[in-house]
Amino acid sequence: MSPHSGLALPARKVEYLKFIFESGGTARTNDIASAFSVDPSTITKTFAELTSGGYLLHTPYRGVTLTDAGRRDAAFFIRRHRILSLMLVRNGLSPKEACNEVRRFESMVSKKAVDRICEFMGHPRQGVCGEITHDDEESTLNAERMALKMSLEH
Amino acid sequence: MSPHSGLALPARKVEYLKFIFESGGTARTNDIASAFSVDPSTITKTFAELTSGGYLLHTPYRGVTLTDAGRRDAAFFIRRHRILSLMLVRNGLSPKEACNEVRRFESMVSKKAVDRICEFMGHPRQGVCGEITHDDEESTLNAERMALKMSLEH
DNA sequence: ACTAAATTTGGTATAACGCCAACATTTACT
DNA sequence: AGTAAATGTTGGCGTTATACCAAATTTAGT
Repeated sequence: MSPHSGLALPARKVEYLKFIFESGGTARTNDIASAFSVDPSTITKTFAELTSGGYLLHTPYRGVTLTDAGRRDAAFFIRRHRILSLMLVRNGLSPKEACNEVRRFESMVSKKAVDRICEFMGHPRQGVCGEITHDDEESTLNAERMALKMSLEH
Repeated sequence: MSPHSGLALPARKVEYLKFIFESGGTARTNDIASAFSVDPSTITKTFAELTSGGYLLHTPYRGVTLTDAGRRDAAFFIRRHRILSLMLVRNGLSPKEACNEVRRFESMVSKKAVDRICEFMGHPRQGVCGEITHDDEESTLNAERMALKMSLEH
């Protein structure tokens, strides 16, 4: 499994990273534990693993922040989710069905496949559960999210 | 997870059942062990699990046979594989890529989704890695396969 | 009957999850 | 500041899904 195949992380870690990304790049243990209804201790342990994998920085008792690599990968995970959901919608599923279906298997779909599907669909911008971001835009959009979160936390 | 969601079995067991189905409904430990390059003891254990799950009948030291339920499910697994592969081919992937991609995630795709996609694609007959069988035909075709295998083993 | 091949058993291992109880830290309130 | 509540962490344990190895068993061929 090459490091950029898109298959480096198991399903649950992908979900957590997407969530952190969408929360502006930072999160605390309880944010995730309650969002996913799992025990906080599970999240602490997952933070440790994602930190040693280079996806997160963990400051004990304070929370995590995505690293650059983590942000890049999370952006891909979100894009992958949206491309695949859109593909299913274009193949007969309702948006909600598509989203749920994709959540179960997305972690097993390679970047190469996603890129091909994306190209084939004409690099759509509007997905079924949010905008689809294409490479260059990711950093920009995320920077905005970060700035917003910073200002909210002052 | 309802019993007919199509998600009752983990990936590897799905692969094994598909293989047994395509071998005519019966197989011996070594057939599977060598086809998948795993230790025979792993297969023996999996046979036990699939037997207690009602998918197989296992006669120790002699091999397994699909039960009716096992045959029905295996037929669905194969149909699912082909429908999904075809969808990916129709969305930009090569047949080989599609097959390999689908093998990784097919076990997570529900029957309901497959049925919708199948309908949306117009109940295609020709898949990218074999014919796509639709409900009524399954028993017929499989009966033929069984008969063939019987005659070969005389 | 004897041996070789196939199969099974029993033990062990890994990854990916998750829970609980006990302990530690931080925060918020009086 | 002092303490209680909220939050987070540790250590232990459990499950499912896979797989391997070595030893024992069964079957098959001569």
